[in-house]
Amino acid sequence: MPLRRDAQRNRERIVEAAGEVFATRGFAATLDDVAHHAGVGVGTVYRRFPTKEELIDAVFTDRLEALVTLAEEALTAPSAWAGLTGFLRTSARWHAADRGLRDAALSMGEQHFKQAGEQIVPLLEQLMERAHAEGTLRLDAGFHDFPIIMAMVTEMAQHSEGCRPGLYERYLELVIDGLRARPDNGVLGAEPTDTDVQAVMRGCVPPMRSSRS
Amino acid sequence: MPLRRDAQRNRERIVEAAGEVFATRGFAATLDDVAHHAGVGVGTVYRRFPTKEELIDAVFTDRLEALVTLAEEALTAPSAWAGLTGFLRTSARWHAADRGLRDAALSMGEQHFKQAGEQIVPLLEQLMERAHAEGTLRLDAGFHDFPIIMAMVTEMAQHSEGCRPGLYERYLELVIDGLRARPDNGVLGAEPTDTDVQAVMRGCVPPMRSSRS
DNA sequence: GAGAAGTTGAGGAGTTACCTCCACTTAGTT
DNA sequence: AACTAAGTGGAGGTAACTCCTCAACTTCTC
Repeated sequence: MPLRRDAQRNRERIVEAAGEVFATRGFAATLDDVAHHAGVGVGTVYRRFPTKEELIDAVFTDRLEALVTLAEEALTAPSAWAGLTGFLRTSARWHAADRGLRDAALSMGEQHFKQAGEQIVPLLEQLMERAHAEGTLRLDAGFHDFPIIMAMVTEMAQHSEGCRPGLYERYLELVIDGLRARPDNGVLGAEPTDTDVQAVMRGCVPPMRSSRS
Repeated sequence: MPLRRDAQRNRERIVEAAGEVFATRGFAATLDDVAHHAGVGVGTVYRRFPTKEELIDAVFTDRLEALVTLAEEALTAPSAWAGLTGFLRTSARWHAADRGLRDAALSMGEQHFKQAGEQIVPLLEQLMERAHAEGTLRLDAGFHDFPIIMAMVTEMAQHSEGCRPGLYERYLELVIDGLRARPDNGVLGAEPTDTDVQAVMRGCVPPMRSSRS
């Protein structure tokens, strides 16, 4: 049976409010926060979204797909380097403006966002591989560095957007210049493994207090 | 009146335990934690160190001075670049191994650690200036970027040391390569101001729950 | 207008941290 | 050995958060 009309309207309000609240507080925001911001009672939120995960899914599934689309578009850029750095810049901008999106992206290894994760991985691999072939990306930087670099730069962004929006770009550019292949670069140590990356990503997202059992 | 002998011994135990507990949990560690780890009652800790700040001072004043000494030594390196990067590498290593030291360093703008802060600032300014003069450090990277880069890299270290010690070095090297002066580097935006840096640093340290009034 | 569907928000329950207090123990003195 | 001032321990009070429920109430829909 479909939702009653007023209930449907409330549901939409909740999702919209959740987007805004998560954007500023990330996954650490509480459902009570969302309810207040949406102008509904907490009970309503819990009735519609029994767990925070379900609400997060409703809010971020689309936004993660946009990230996948962005990666697809990056593959059509005039050069692999332009595609790679463009993707870094745009996704960093999105993450800086929406902490919830950042948390969602860092959760792409987890169950609920597995789909987007599995879609984006081969795209990024291609992006890096082409840049290697092109000779613009240093050979000792690999696909696995991607999420960690993003996590690092956008973490900084979380702390600086409040006082000086866009400051993070400075450090992103620094890292991008460090990624360029050059004869006299230092040598990077061992690349992180898949497991390492997962662990680091997980560590960057606020721990979800599990539902009451 | 001097402390009774047993009290003195306990005090030392507490400071030592605090060093270990802060090293793993940072300033977020509680005095209860420290007491347990030291094998004394919480009351003893509160009697000797009424506020967490006092305990932190007792533990980290020396270690921050070591950081100042490190900066002094960096000025005697064979080249400004070697001094600068050496200081970055060593202090990052220290911060990665001791989260409390990281928190202390990021608090150097605050009241209690002002002294170390005021000592280290001119040293770092010199270090950067010489590297600029030497032509090795890109001119659009300045002294104010230093704490932010450190915060960024060591934040990452906090999340990776547990699963893959030393992984952070990879990203530090990336940033260092990005700092090198090169004709074809991108252009960095406006340098952060003193206030920005202070705000970012403050944001990177766990909020101290204020003492009961 | 009947009844199903939906809403509300105060408040119980759990968690974590801070810090005090006082009965008890111990070091040092006479 | 007895005394006393100094020191200790840790249970438990206070407070701040968050999670989530439920019973009285409101609103839709037919």
